[in-house]
Amino acid sequence: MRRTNTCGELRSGDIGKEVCLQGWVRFSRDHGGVAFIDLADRYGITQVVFDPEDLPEGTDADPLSEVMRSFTRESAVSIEGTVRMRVEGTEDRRNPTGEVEVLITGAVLINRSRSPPFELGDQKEGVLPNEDTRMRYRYLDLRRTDMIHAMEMRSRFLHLARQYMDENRFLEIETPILARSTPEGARDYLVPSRVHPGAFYALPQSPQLFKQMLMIGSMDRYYQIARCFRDEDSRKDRQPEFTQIDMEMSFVDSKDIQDMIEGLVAYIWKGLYGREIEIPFRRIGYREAMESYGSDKPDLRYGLKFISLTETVKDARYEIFQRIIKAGGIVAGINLKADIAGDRIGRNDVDRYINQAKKFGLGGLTWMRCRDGKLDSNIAKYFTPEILDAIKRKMDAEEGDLLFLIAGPWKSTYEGGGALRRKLAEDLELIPEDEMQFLWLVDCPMFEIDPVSGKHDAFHHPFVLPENDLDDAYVGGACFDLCLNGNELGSGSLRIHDPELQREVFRKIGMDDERIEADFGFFVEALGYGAPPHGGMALGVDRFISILLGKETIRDVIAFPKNKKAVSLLDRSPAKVDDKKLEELQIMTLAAEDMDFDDIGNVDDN
RNA sequence: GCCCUGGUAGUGUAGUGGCCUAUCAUGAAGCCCUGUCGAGGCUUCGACACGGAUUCGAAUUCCGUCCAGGGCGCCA
Repeated sequence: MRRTNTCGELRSGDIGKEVCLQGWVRFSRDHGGVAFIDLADRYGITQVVFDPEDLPEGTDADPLSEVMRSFTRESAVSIEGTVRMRVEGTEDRRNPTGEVEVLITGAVLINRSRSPPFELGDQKEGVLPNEDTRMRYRYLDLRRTDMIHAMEMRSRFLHLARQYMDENRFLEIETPILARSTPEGARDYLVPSRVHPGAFYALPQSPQLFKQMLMIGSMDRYYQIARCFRDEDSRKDRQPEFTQIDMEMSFVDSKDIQDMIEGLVAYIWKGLYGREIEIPFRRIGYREAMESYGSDKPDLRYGLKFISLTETVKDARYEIFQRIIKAGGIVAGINLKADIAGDRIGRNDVDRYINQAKKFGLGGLTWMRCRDGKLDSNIAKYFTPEILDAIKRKMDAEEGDLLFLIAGPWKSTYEGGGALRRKLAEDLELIPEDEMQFLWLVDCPMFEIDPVSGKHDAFHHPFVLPENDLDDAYVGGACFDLCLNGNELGSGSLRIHDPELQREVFRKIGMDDERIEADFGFFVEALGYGAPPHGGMALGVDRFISILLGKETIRDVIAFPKNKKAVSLLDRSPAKVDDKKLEELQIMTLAAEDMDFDDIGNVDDN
């Protein structure tokens, strides 16, 4: 028997056709005489019917029903039969194949399935098994239409990306997976060399240096669907290995790159949804993003903007604010308007947020409520009526509005405020789930300077082109992040193409010449051979698709993800290797001899 | 490394000190049933993550461990 159709194809136009379907038994319903099988594959579900009173000539009912009885759920089976209309009134309008059914004339059990560990039908949300169970049996989890849809969307997404990049004369070039470990940044996954005992390759955190050297190598436009590896702790949007659309262009400025990426997003959008998306995306400077939204990847789907009150309250006799402002800190407020929030947050809720303030990294949280045209608060007595009035005007506070005030050092306070803002939006259900708000975060600093030690760190990475003299008090970097709904989708920049400037930036972040030479000598040398001005970007594919599909976690758009502890519950990796292999690599581990490697990824039984 | 939440039959759950020989659904096994579609009916099977403590008595309280998820740190 050869498959003639998929389980999602047959329609009323196929009536009378002899077909062979192969797939998995999703549900079966035996009525004692007539019996049904829902046969499923990636493409859909087709109803197969066994009808003892309507068998084609020459078909023997007994062996056929015998075989069908052996069809356990999720077994792989092959059936032959005739397409016919369903009995009038029994059509299933929810299913595209629901008008027809296949009257079975032959059946083969290809491969019997054990009783599956969880239900595979289209369930309502919330009745999925625990994620660890899904992961242990991911191949079954993948049979769910939801996962099939995610994999299809991911495939189409990547295909569209390739098409667009190809149409824009980018070359798809593969860069090494085995490369040199670099000192800065995330922890590397290391791969020992057998040929050179004691030496290691590293799996790339990104193809950064290679793509820059491709530009030096005149490739002009490069892209790659690149797998990247970072040995850092996972989050719902971070996995040890993840996928990026990595690209780089020569002889361009920031806008050229942003235009290209906007074109890519619009192209993919059109391809996936058949709709145009509004470009260009809004641009927000780093400082404004931090001071308005408390985030360098602000979610623009809701308001709750912070407004600076530092100037307004600087003369108030409120000692805490005084001290903070004198120390160079800020005071800012957020207005929860009466209609959306102010009325819904009572005194107890306010106390709850105050108690949570520490968790957000805030020193504290102050509130004021607009009552009878005046601002009232437990600390109102420390403010003159004039200052209270000024706050009211600045915050545009109207009757019933609730103001939350935060104060402290610029960065930690705005970041804490951002966390508070997110929490408020969630609690008050202000986030429109189906909205997509893209934005470019621009005008970032080149360095992050530790306020205590004065130590410079690269804000993005040390290959970003500085926008002014490195000795200036403030140095900007020619970098830009693409954000979507409060998530960073990717980040790009113009790169340094002058070897001496590159050395200076390395020095600025605390590397001495010896170190520069050892770790990046080859790269700085490469810049010295006529490196073109260039820049590029990397877009996080997993994040992008998970947001498009409204998934809580990127694990839902990755076929075989790892869990929070970087363990694959399916193949139980990482795992111990034979002593012989370690010996060959001349590796000894310091891990305790008695460590039970079998415990890794071992969930209860077995 | 730290903080928070959770762990009850294969799966999803109820259960806040005795009403627990632990609820319900689904599943599995068996039987019945000729138009269902997550079919239906009947019967049976099957669980308190592990260790310790408190108590006359613990699924329930406490401590520790393990596992999972969310977050902080980390992720140039």
